[in-house]
Amino acid sequence: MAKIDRTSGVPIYRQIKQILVADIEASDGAGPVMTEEELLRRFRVSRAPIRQALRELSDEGVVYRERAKGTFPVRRSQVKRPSALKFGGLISYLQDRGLHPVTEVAELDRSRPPASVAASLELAPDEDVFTFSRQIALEGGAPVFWARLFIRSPEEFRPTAEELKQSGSAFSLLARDHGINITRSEHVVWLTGATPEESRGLQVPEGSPVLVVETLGFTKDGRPGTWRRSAQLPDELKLVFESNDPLWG
Amino acid sequence: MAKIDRTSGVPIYRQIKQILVADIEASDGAGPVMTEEELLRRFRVSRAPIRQALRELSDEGVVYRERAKGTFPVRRSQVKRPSALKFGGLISYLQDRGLHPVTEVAELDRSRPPASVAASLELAPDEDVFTFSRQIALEGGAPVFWARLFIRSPEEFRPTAEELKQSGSAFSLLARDHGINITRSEHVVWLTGATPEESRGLQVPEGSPVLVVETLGFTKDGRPGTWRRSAQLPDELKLVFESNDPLWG
DNA sequence: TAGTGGTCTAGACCACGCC
DNA sequence: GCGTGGTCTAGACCACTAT
Repeated sequence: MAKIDRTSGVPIYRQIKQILVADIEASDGAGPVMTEEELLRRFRVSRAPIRQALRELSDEGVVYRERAKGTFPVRRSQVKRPSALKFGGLISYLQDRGLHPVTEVAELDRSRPPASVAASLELAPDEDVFTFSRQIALEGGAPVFWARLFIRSPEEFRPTAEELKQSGSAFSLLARDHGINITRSEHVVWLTGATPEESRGLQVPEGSPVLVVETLGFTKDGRPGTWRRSAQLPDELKLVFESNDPLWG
Repeated sequence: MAKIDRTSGVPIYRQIKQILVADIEASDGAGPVMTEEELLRRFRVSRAPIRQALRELSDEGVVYRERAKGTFPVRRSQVKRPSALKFGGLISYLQDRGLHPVTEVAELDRSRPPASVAASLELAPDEDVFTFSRQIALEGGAPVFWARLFIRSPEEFRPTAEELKQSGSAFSLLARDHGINITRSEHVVWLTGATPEESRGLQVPEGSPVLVVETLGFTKDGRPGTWRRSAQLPDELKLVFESNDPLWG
């Protein structure tokens, strides 16, 4: 597959992206310098799909482009970059380390959340939300992770504990049943003492040091859709994320 | 400024972006639906700059686009979204809260880092790096933040403590003097006990719970350029970041 | 001066969502 | 059907970098 198929229905720029990624992976190390001119001749297409392919590869961090110089592959380490830990990802993360995590969901309800949460979710005065808690524990051992979620959703959204456990995600149910997707989220991370609720969920004394992550999730139109607060024990789990900011220090 | 100036040298799509952002902010709330067709007529330009403007606004999360529907403004809360805390940002963050942080840099050196760091930075066997530590304390009070940095850099890069304090950032010096920029970074966050070094820097007992952030910074070509580990005390500081992943849980 | 990516024009056809 | 954004063509001129 180093040729463009114009009958496949797959956009040309996607085919080009795929070919270029394969090229870069094959070259392995001192990658090729590409120019638009060269790619125009090679694929015999106009400049638009070439530029769209290169722009997307640049956005994805596969290549970088410098005006008047060229387009160069970004050197990547061999190690897989883990993205931010998800609930689902959390379980496979633990499994990959030979552990046997067990997840439990409880306290399912539709109700009015605490005022601070209602404010964050910009709820109408009479609006209620779906809420539940999720605990992740090592098999036969102590819990390592506990979270409470509030999900703004239609009245009919009332999944069962079994559905939540099986799907691994309330949000995938929300997307499947109501076409509501969370596309962006804001996370605040800090170190503090476990609340009473968290101390019960994690089976540690109240005030024990826990890593707290508060996440507000937004739908594509920018409305807040979910609020989540998770707490985890020291050393058990690491949170990984990436940024494209210039670095300071 | 609601007209395109073709003589200004500012690209048309940038002028369009600016106008559209102003439109959205002015509309405040139930924002306008834009279509490419309408913008073509309004600005009397071809489709390329229109699409580039809308694509960038979409990437920036200002609008979202739906095929066959239109382009809609993303509703934003009034609250400022703090981006990931930077060292420089950390100081203004504390100042904004009426505190008076003092930053100290120490232990400046060019040397060979520990093996694990050398491996992360993919150093040559004989390569050394610039290293130093930075402490942030409240005025007359205890430190709240301590970090150690290792910066891959030319032999000549040997800033003084004063330069580091004044610029607020070793990376801005590296960019200014050697044109080396950190464009992407990977962060790992977890809760653990303070190392001996950190316990001295933070003036707490060894093993006290601290929030640790390990950051690896990369240059545009994908080579690791900096390694940083910071530790901070409970409740003092919060780390904020944003992601565009679909949310799980 | 030659070659690069950045920007723009003026068209065209298509897939998809809504009515 | 009709209007939307998605994709593509075939040109053009420019700013910037390296030589």
